[in-house]
Amino acid sequence: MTMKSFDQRVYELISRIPAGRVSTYAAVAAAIGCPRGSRAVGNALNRNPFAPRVPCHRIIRSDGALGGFAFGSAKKAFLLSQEGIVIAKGKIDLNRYRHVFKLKR
DNA sequence: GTGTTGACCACAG
DNA sequence: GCTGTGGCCAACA
Repeated sequence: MTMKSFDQRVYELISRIPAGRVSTYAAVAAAIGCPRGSRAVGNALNRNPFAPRVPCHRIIRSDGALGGFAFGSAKKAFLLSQEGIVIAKGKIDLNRYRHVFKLKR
């Protein structure tokens, strides 16, 4: 049986996020089965062994804030703006750019 | 096996 | 509205 590690699922799930769309750490954690593992998700992305193959810059905080980025928060905002996402006061409208996993809106 | 760390989240003041 | 504290989870030393 192939039991993928927690971080492994995070990378796979995030890699499914299309451009111009974002998700939150809590959403990813919940999608993999750990609604309280939002910290573990951020931890997995922090190491980001699959960067830039994984669009980790599309993961933001539940507040809409960018959170952090291994390459620099400024780089994260720059990449997101290239995807067509508008950042207002350093925050993103989750109601507009939130991506739902395994479900089409 | 234990202790520390961390790109978080929610609640209280 | 912002700041501070507690709690949860997984990986690393």
